[in-house]
Formats: sequence, structure tokens, C-alpha cells
Amino acid sequence: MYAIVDCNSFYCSCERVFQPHLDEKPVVVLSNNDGCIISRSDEAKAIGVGMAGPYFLAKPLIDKHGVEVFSSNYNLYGDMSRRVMDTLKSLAGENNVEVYSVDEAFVNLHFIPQNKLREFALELRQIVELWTGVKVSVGVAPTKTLAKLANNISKKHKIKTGGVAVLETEEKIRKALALTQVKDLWGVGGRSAKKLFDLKIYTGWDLRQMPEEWARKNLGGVVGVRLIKELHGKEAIMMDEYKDKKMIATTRMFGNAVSDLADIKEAVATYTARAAEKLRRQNSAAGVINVFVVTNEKEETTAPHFRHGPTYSSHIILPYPTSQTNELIKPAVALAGQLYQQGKKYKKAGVILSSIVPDDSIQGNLFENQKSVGRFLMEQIDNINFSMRNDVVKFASSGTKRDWKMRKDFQSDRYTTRWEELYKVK
DNA sequence: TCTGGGGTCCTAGGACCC
DNA sequence: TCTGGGGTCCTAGGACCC
Repeated sequence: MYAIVDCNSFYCSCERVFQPHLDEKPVVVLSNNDGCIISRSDEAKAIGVGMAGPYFLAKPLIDKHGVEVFSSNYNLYGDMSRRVMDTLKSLAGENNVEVYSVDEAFVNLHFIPQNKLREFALELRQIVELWTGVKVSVGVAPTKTLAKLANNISKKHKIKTGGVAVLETEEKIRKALALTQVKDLWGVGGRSAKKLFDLKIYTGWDLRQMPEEWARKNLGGVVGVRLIKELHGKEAIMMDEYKDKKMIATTRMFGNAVSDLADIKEAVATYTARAAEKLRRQNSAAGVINVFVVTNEKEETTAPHFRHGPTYSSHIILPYPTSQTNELIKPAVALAGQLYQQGKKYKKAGVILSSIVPDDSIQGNLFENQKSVGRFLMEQIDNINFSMRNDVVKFASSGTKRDWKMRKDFQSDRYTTRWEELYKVK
């Protein structure tokens, strides 16, 4: 049996831990650049604030009801996430916890007897809240897909379920599936949902009746087969141990559209430095660097209400894999220079590192002289930047003025990761 | 005026090989 | 005019996730 533990309105909950007067009040958290709404408290949902909608559209509603608004504070959320995950690991054992996202983890419950499942799930829930201040919902079932389904149920009926739903019998699974629309199943996105709807397959139970071979042909091949199996309670998606990332990206919208090559280069250099830090944190090196820019040109698109300009991208295969900021910034900035077109306005840029290998197994290139600033210097920079403020030490090409930096008009303090922003009791 | 930012896995099809 | 039958590796793009 598996549990999925999911933090309720995670980003909002993090803000509330340090501003308890906002409990029971409507709260929302915005994406970078204060663009979209990415987390809503139950009270905000009740008022009718939509998910992932643009902030400016929801603003009248938000003002009318006095909804508390926060810019995203990823330093805080990242640290709170670590605390929640550490708590789960201490209760269930490190090897039984798979961190699935910033606010979700699967827990393998093989060590819990059938008649104690609910008890243990409730304990997880209570202790996480006690130790971190974050409320979670727990779904328990024979497979990950069904556990996600149980979790949806526990969330939808918080009061009745106590935040915990356990699907341990065929009867309960059947009922739950019959009450669930296919689009709400884990692994069914918009495209498949529409296809299924056209085929008159409406509920999870309907879908479970379909043969695996049908799913192989009509529902994304092996992906569809796995889904059907999981709905039958046959485990097809196993616990995953932690794996290094195969791709590392740092991309941002600009606060304002920029047209200067110097600004673009500055942004790309900064993103590269950030991506290189992520790379070093997992002791990897990258063999390919990809840079892209997005203009604000109008473009014919299938989604006219959500207009991005065209994306221009290009990549370089590095002479040898590296994780050193200076070795990555040079080609990245060069790519930015190639992509840049005078007279266009740019609203976004990004850097993607791929062909990632462990950095202790870097294959030397016979023809390149691998003289390096050395990992030592990188480590020192990372340590200083981490323990002090961000970016006390940075590369000159990252610039210093950053006109292109994003908007963050409502940011809370980084209570748990910066001494000078520590939560003040009095 | 203003619309995140990450990731994963899978498949199809092309290039190339014998 | 006729034109096999495998393989592998790589990439782009689709679909999905939070």
C-alpha cells in the first residue's frame, strides 16, 4: 500500500505559518513576476479566485474581498518543504519516502499492517502539522494512482475524512472510481480527457473497464497500459529512488520587455550562474548548453488568449562536460549574441543544461586543455553565496543593475534561511 | 498595460550501419 | 525496371506532472 502526502495550499500555508493572523482568511501567492496566481487558500477558492489565472484579471475580486496577496518566496517554501519531508522520513524511514514534488511525497506503507493503515496515516498528518505548522492531506491505496485518487477525496471532504482517505477494499475503490471523472485521474491530461469523453468514457470506473490492449493503441502506448493496471490495483508505477536531474533549466520572464543586447547577456549570464549552482549541488557536469529567448512579437497561435512571442533557441555541445560557471557563461553569452536581433523586444530568456554526467567521471577531451579555475573556487563561491546573501560574489558579466529583474511587490521575509529576516517574536 | 518555472517519459521518424 | 531486413542512436515533439 502507498500513501501520498500532499501539503494543503502549500505556498499559502508557508506564509500563514509566520503570519497566523491570516488563518481562515483568504490568501493567494503569485508566480514570479507577480504574473499568475499559483496557490490559493480554501477561503480564496471559495470566493471564486481561479487557479493559474493572471493576477490582474483576478485583482478586482481580490481587492473586493481583501484577499492577502504574496509574491512567491521560494527560499521560504524550499526550506519548509525540506522540513516536511524530513518529518516524513523520520516517521516512515528514509527509504520509504519518495519526494515527488515540493509539496508532495509518496510513502511506501509495506511495513504497516492492513488494520493500522488509517491510524498511521492520521499520525503522519498530525505530526507533520505539529512539527512544521503545515497541514497535509493523505491518500492511501494499493497503487500510486489510486492513492492520488484517495488524496483527492480526502481533500474534497476534509471535514468528513479528517484529511485522510484509505481505499483498502475493492468496494471502496469501485465507489471512488465511479465518482471520479477521468480528467481528475493522475496521468490523464486535457488531451486524453477529451479523447476519452468523445468515446463516452466519463469516469475512472468506465476507464477501468477498458482492456490494456486498447489503452496501448489509444492512450499513449505503455503509459496507457500502466494507467489501466494501476486502476485495477496492480502496481505499475514503482517507488523511485532519488535520481540526479537529467536536465537543469533556469528561465525567467523579464520584469519589463528589454531590447538591449547588454541586458539580455546580463540576464543569460545570471541564469547560467544559477543553473551551474544547481548542477554543482548534485555533483554533475553538463555537456550541452541551450539558450533561448522569447520576443513579444504577436504570433498566430491556437491559444489566442495566452500569447507568447516566438522562441528563438540554439545550443552548443561543449568540448567537455563542465560545471564551472565561467566555462558555461562564455558559450551561453555567445549564444545569446547569436540569437539577438536588433530592434526586437524580448520578454523572456532561459538557459537549459543537458547531457548531464556525474562530475567524477568526466571524460577528458584529448584536444582541449582542461585548465580550470578549479572546483575549489566554485565551492567557495557557492558557500559564500549560500551563507551570506545571494550573489554577494558573482561574475562581472552578471551585471549589477538588473533592470530586467522581475517584479516582486508583495514578498514576505525569508524567515527560516536568512538571519536578518528571522521571524521576530516581539 | 499586466498571463511561472520548472521537470519526466515516451514515440515517431530520420540518419546511419551491416 | 527491378530495390531486403534487420539493427542502433539521436532528436523533436507530444503529453503529462506539480
